[in-house]
Amino acid sequence: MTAIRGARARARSDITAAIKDEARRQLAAEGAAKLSLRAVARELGMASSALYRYFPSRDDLLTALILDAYNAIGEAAEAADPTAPGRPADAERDTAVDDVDALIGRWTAVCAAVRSWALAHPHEYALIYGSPVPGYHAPRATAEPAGRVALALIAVVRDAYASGTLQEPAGPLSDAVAGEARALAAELDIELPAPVTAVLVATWAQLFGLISFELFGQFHRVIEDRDAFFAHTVRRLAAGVGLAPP
Amino acid sequence: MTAIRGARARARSDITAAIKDEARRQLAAEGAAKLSLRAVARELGMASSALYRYFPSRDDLLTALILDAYNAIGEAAEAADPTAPGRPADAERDTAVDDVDALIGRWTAVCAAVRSWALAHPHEYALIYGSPVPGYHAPRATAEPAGRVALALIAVVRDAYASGTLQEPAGPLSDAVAGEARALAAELDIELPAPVTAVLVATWAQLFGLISFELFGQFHRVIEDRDAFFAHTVRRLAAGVGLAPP
DNA sequence: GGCACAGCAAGAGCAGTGCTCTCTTTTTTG
DNA sequence: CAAAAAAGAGAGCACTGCTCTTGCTGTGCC
Repeated sequence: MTAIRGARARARSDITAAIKDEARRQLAAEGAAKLSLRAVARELGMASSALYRYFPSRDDLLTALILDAYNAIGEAAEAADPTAPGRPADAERDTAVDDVDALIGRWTAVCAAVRSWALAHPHEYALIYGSPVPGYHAPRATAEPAGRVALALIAVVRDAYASGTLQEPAGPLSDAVAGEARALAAELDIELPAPVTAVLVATWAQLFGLISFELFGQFHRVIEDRDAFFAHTVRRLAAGVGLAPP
Repeated sequence: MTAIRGARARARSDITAAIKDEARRQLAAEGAAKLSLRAVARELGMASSALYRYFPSRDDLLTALILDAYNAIGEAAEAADPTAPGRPADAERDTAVDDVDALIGRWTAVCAAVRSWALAHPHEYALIYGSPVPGYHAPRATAEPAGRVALALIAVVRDAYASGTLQEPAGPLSDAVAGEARALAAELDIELPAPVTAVLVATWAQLFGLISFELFGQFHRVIEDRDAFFAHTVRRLAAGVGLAPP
């Protein structure tokens, strides 16, 4: 796989990476709409036509950047919670991290990490959580990386539920929503009561609503101390999903 | 003002409106990135250079469309709640609409109207609540139209508070957030306790997070019955701001 | 009423874009 | 070593936003 498959293959992946790096640089500087294949090629000292050997179209380049962005923000979320899925559950876990404070700590850590990544990479964030690029439909391959942040949030709630510290949300739940929640839980292979799943999905969307509003300027002249406001709201969201008493 | 200020002025506003209409049509068909001044001019049967007499640049056309979109979605929100600000408070209001059910009804009506408008005008929605167009900074004039939806939501909560049916949210509130909330309430000239204001701002952002996720495809293969899910979540949001017991 | 002038339309043109085609060079493979 | 595959380079097409110059026309002033 990663063996030296000849200088050509090595050069190809190197150049592919260089193109993406330069594209990301332009993205950060000017935004997705101003990303120009010709400018990337110019900066890399190659003919613009040569670039089409690596990415058949501008949209394909954008797709690659979108995938990378999903993975980057997902990785940031996972790194913020050492007990996230994919890590082996070690023996000390049950005794050490399952009390309410620790669970809330994990929750806020994941949320804060997502926001930090977004603030550090606003244009890449806009690429994946802003308006979809016109005429572009996300290929199937983006589905899994796109779910990583959600899974990191789910992991915290799942652990809380497993340890019995989760306060199930009250309130009515229509049959339609309950069905949706059950189907989703089955597909993701998680064991959570339907009301919790429903609230979790809503909270997931709301978290990004918060971040998007901050990043896209809707909080301009409305909220100044965004750090404090975000921390406060994330804590309320945690209470909403049942990680703490309201 | 609206008098016949000569055929010239009349023609000017007519043509300006025609340009915006055609631009909106292209926006709906292809999205903001593919909006082309030349194509608009072509469709209107005029030279592309002539269009610059009406809008000095493509960004200026977009700004006009953004303003219109803010006003349209704001109007939709206000129309959904006959007691929204700007309408004279009539005598029957206090006796008729201040019980819990009526308040929740007003709340869900406003939220549903906003979502409906968004679903009906996805590209215009993306223009105002999606990624900001690169290199474009919203002029001061957008601030007021942008706030109309928020004001419609505030009106419901304000009335609930005034009639004493509002359940103030519990939970700690940091000094920073309390200060922000008080400053905002003062600027908007509304009388609400700081915790309520803070929750209201967060809920406002969360509502658009929900709509954006639905519209931008994040709920693809996650939530199918979006109507039911939205209704359920909006009800929870209402409870969150204190319009109903949780 | 005639007239200067501001507002308007049109065309040519510039610099830039995504993308395709052909032609040459380089590297891998049989 | 020769054939084949891959990669680079350049020209070219159709398109974009935008500017400049050249005429035309409706409007208010004398």
